[in-house]
Amino acid sequence: MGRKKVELKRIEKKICRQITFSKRRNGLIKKARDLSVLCDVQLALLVFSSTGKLYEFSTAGSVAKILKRRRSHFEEKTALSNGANDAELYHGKYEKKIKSCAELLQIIHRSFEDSNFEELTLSDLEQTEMQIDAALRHTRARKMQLMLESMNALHEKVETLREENQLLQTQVSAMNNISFETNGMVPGSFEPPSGFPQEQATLSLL
Amino acid sequence: MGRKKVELKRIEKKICRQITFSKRRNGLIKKARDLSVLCDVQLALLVFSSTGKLYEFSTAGSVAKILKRRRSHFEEKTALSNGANDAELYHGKYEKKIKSCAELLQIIHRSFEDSNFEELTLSDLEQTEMQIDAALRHTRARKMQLMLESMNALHEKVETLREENQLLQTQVSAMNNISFETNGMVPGSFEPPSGFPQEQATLSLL
DNA sequence: AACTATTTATAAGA
DNA sequence: TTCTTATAAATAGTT
Repeated sequence: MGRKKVELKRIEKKICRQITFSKRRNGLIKKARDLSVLCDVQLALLVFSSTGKLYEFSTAGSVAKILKRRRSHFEEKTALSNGANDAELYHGKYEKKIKSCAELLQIIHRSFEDSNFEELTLSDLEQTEMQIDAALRHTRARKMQLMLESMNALHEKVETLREENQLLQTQVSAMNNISFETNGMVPGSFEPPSGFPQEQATLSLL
Repeated sequence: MGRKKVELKRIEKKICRQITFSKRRNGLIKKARDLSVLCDVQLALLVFSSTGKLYEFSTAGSVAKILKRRRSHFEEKTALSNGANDAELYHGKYEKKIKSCAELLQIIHRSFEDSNFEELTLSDLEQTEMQIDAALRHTRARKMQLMLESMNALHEKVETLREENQLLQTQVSAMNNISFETNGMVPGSFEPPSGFPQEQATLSLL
């Protein structure tokens, strides 16, 4: 639509290209605005010029609003497609998926190996994040469980040893007493130092 | 550009509106593509129809790429204005800020109490997230430290008790032997021991 | 979806 | 940049 038909290829002359860009950019924005008004739609237009300058247009007050709506749009879609609500997501759905350590590491590995993060959608990444987060919680929970089990075992062992100890000490005391009664009187030599009960008390404080 | 000029206002008849939307949407996308080719620019177009359907177009392979470029574009701008780099943010800047538990809780509390999350900027929230994350790591690290200390203490106690036990057992054995030598023959029960010297030596090891 | 009278956008020139 | 204008392109109403 001009004095002559233009070929659909990059305009080589920089000046001409810039002039055309300016004109057509305005035209595009006008058409976008018309579409928005006539058809009652919301839209956003983002243009990066060849010099890196950003031109934005939106009929929703701000481009951010459209982008936010886009995000909710995809969230809604994924919510509908997998039928899971937040509660389900946090109550084991992902935990159940992760069966073994190997499986878990595979998931993580895949996430990074593909190195096509750029092409993943927001919701893909959201899901990956949740899976990794679930794995992290799972690992942490298992770690805690093992530590607590280990501590309980240690406490039990301490209790057992203490009881055994007490039994032995009672035995030793009893032996000394009998020895004393039998021999009537024994010079200091090696005597069941009466300090045994005391010692016993102190040891049990450990 | 049609049989008659149209008023720039919402088309009331639903059918007409939908037809016009379809035609003009395609027209807009064609113009966007032409602009992209002729002027060597990258662009994205997002349209939400009045029925909530999303139509996207991008000349960069995916809308995501344009959105990513947009993000870098703004990051570049803010990076130039605040002068802080990533390294600074991650190397203790936030950790240093958190001195006490009380301070930490205050930070968290403030974050939620204000309940004006809506009005906070992205970078405010980024900072809050980092602070909370740092606090979480700090708390977790301290928890681990305390648990490990507790386990070490338990291990030591077990060792001590074991040694003591062994000592007492030796003592009991010794007493039984002496009793045997002295009294000729005594039924197993508990006998006046004489392994005292031995016992004394062993006890001093504690 | 195709047609076509008309409007609209714009290329080239000033 | 802005205006002009010949011409290409888009599209409203119709079939």
